[in-house]
Amino acid sequence: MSMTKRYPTVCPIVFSLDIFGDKWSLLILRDLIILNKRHFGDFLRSKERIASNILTDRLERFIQAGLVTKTDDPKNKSAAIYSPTSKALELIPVMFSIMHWGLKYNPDTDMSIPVMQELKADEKRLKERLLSQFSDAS
Amino acid sequence: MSMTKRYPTVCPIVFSLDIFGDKWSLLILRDLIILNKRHFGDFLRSKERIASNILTDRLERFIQAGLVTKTDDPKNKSAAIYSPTSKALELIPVMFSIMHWGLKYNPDTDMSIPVMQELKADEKRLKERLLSQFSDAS
DNA sequence: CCGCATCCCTATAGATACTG
DNA sequence: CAGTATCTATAGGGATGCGG
Repeated sequence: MSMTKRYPTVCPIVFSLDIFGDKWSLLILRDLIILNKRHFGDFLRSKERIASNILTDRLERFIQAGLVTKTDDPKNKSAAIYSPTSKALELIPVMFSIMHWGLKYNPDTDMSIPVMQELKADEKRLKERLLSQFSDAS
Repeated sequence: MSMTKRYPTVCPIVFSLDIFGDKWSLLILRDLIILNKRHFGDFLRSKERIASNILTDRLERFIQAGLVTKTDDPKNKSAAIYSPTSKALELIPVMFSIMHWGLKYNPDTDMSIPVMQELKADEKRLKERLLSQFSDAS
């Protein structure tokens, strides 16, 4: 999508899509929140093979939008840690609803992925598990 | 976004975003499902001012993906009616979750819009009302 | 006039190669 | 590891066309 914003808008859908309504944003949020990735290289190596300049752009946009914080990795001098904020975690229902729809209509969905099993079995429990990963974060 | 598909994918999010993960698709679905629009010109005249070539493209993609059907308007010889299928209606939870998030963070949301009131007051009732609009459709 | 599609052109999303 | 630089494909804005 063109990443140009349509602000200000009275429509909450337009507002939301201007932040994450493109081909890559929700996949980065998936990696951040569901797959618990934290480093630039982790996102780069996702199956979908996001380009590094796009990744840089989206992470910066997320920081500006208050969805992500960037901190130094204490374990690695030259490494940054990208973490989701509560504003990003509140997109879990969006991701879950999209996953439910995709699960239903994508014949290639890999149901052997543990998260898929959890989503079908007990969505609320999965949500709690995901959120608990961040309760100890700053 | 680039509208090139990443099929086949084992991820339900990737699958879904390849269908509606761009700047315009969910807005057209909003118009179809929530605002009950049916004609090409109605979509064109939405506040967001979608270009006619983009609209043509997305409607065709939706038809191919089984989200929309195109029929003749009995009341107007040279007019088509675009209607959502059940596969599209099952995206109501996706739209609602996005609206909830947008409502929370968009200071410019127009809460005087009746649908916004309904969403906050009783989401299930709103969903039932929307679905009832289509129960008499083919 | 209206409804829907197509054309043209430019801005930019994004793939690939390269760098501190 | 975490970006930049370069280049190309294309998304999409605006005008045009065409039948009713």
